[in-house]
Amino acid sequence: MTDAAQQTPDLETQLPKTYAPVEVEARRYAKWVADGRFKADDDSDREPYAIVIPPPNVTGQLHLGHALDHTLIDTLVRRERMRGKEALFLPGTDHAGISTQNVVERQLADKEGLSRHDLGREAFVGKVWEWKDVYHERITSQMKKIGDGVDWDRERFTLDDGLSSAVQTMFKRMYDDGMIYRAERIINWCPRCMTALSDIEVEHQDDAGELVSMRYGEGEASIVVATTRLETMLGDTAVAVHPDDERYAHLLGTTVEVPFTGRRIPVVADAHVDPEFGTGAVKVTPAHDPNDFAIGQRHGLESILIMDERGVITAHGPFEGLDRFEARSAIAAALRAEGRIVAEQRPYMHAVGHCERCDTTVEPRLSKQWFVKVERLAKSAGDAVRSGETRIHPPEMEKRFFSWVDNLLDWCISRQLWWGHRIPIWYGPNGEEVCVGPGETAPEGYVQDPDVLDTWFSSGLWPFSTFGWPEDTKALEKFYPTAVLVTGWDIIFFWVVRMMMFGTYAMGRAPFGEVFLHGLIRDKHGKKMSKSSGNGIDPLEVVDRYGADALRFMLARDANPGADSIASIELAELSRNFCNKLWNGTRFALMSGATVEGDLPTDLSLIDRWVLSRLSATITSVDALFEQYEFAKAMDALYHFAKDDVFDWYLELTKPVLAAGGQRAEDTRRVIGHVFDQLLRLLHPVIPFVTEELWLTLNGTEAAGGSLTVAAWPTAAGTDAEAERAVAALQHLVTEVRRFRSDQDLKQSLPLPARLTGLAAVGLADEEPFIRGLVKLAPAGEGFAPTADLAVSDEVSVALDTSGSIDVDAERARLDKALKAAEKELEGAVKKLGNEAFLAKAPDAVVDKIKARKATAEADIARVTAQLDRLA
RNA sequence: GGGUGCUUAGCUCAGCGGUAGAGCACCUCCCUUACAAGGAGGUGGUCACAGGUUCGAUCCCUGUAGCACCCA
Repeated sequence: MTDAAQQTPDLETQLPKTYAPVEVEARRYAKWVADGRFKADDDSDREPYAIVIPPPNVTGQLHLGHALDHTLIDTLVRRERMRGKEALFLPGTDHAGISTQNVVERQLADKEGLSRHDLGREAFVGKVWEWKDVYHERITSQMKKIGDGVDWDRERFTLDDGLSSAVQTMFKRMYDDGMIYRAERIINWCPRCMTALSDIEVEHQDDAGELVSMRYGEGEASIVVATTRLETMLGDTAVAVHPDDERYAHLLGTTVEVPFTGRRIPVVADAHVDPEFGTGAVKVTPAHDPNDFAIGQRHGLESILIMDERGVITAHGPFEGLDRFEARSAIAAALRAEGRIVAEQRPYMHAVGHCERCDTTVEPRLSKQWFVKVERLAKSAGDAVRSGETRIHPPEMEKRFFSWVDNLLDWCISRQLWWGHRIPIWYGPNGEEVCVGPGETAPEGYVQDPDVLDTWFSSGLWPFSTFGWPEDTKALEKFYPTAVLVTGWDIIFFWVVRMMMFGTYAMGRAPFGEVFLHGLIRDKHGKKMSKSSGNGIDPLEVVDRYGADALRFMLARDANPGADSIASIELAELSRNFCNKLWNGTRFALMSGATVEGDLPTDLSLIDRWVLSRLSATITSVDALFEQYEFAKAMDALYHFAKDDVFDWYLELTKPVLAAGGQRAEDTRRVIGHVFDQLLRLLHPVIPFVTEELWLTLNGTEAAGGSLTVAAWPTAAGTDAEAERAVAALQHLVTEVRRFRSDQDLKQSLPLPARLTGLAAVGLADEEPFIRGLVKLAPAGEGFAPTADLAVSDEVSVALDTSGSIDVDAERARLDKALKAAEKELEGAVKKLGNEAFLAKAPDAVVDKIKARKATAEADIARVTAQLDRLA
């Protein structure tokens, strides 16, 4: 149609009618990496902007939550790179001690029928490394597929030599500072994983258990206690009551016998016993319950372990060798036979701790383990937020942060595993203990502690160990502290707090200036997605079906700070449609001869002024929203600018201009080129693939090695209120005419003779021919007989000759509705303005607004009434 | 049991002192040479419930109900 279209006959082949993401994405990603687009330079003068990835489990797979996290990080980093920062998205994985060891042990058992003990420690760890390589390949290829623009040269793994050295250095420093100690405490023990767990690795869930009341002692000297873990009675070393509880005052100082053991235990008074709960008397098992342990400490009670590491009863007696749950029933039966069971409540719902990794019921157990003293560390982490050194977004999440940080207990860091950083403590033949730093060797004849450290000990160092700490590296100098940590709010405790504790301790500064907490992804029913419930959507499936851009746009578009979002595969389709729309819009622009060559024209048409104003407003708004991590709103602003302003209005408005040709058409081609150039830049951080493909075509810089990844981020040029007002009036007029045609069942394409009045009043004096062309209005020639009069606004009206009768009922129905709305509006305004209290107390601005509303309503009523009269 | 948050159009969510917004869905029309993965037009809500504060409450306060999550 246009000259330009003829100039580019190959466009159809260059840009097919439908966007096909799969081919484009693989090619683009490979090229970006080959061209070093994501590499960050330690030596550059540019302002640093670094985000370290929250390292996923190396043996895991990316789920939608990761995809969301990575999309948001990648969007931030890509935008900052375009803004001229030395931008870095640092990738890596963690070794996920327990879960990785579990995975490999299971594989070993299934495939070779071997346990890790059959292999021995060294061989087993070698096996795990082999597995790690396989899984690592999988997870990194997933990251590439969703478009993570990471600097692969800086990829780290928590068990790398460098990071291992960081862990050892940190351990030694803290050990020497007295921040790490070994002690006998009640810890969470998983009898299946056969290791200690930290508090956050235990998940509490309501289980249907039983509450059994049993009687200790006989007659006057008897006392009834209730328990959900009857088997622990074998380890009871006291019965405790509240000191003020008169019911039991006479028993204090006496002893009762523990059945089956012959052991006599005292009745003690302890203020921590709740007299309201149950009978007010509790059994005390110091070796298997944290509260009981505390009571035991206060009263100098013996602690008796009654189970082994697998949860099998070891106490001598008839129950020896039974599993803890078998023992529970067996003991109940035996006590029942002795007439000691006073009451049984079943089911009794109560929270039971489960191993986060294998779901086994956790057994509290007295055990000698290594701990980190957290008081001081937690305080500095809290102080970093209190002082504003680290800001949390959204601020409401601070509460969650503080409630955790201010109530932290010492952290059990030793794990009875083989996969991980081995504790650098060596024991001498005479009970000596030395902590060995990197490069040091333990004295002859010493043996190393067999345990390894909690994975989070190494992950906590991530924001600086990945930059080479403890070496004084240029990378550390350049990028620490990092710009922001981005993660889900459920990870505050795992990630944020631990990194902040270690960062403030080792570096003297918090590891990030900001923390942005996004929500979790849930399924249609609001359930958290998880492997076990099988409701997860595989992000890679979304990528295969709709493309990575669609996946990313879907996720970013729903990302309101701190709020969870619902995902379903259908939502990805909508995002895919948007990408396709962008593809076709740009394709049309190119076919129309859009160009980015030369300066922008200075003598602009109204619609060009308008679109540039909209562009500017969009840039301003998007910038402000990104600064606040308001991804959903930023995406909304971009979506509306693209779809409404550019595609639905601007491109349509330019069609007659281009068709008319001449200088105006040339100038408009330049403006179209500019608008698309800027739009593609604005969308690039979130949908990098399709925008790069289109932008390179638009700019024709592919051959010259150009890339949108390093193109400058747009800046706002200022808005044009006059043009915005005039085009808004134009849009209103056009919509009214279309609406009329639709209501009247008249084809939009059928020309109607019309008379337009009042255009000058809204700045559209020169645009009448243009408007007539747009909505197919023919001149009001000889014999013009208007059958309808559309009052578009106070100023503008359109008289139409439909050459015949019109559907009066349809028009009347519409006008009645408009009249009713206006009357309701007027009524409300009049009522307010008649209220003296309102006039006296409301701010002037509000009163003026209501007055204006009243005037508008009155004008609307007059106009609509007049139209109704004319209809009659 | 303690705590936090949520309840706004059919669905997913914004708004948060001046009488309601978006996307999708839905209804009508249209295969108009950028796009049917599309276009044009349109319908739709006593803002969970009950009190209170205020000239005015979806928005603030109290209580109730339901849901979610965290901690014991």
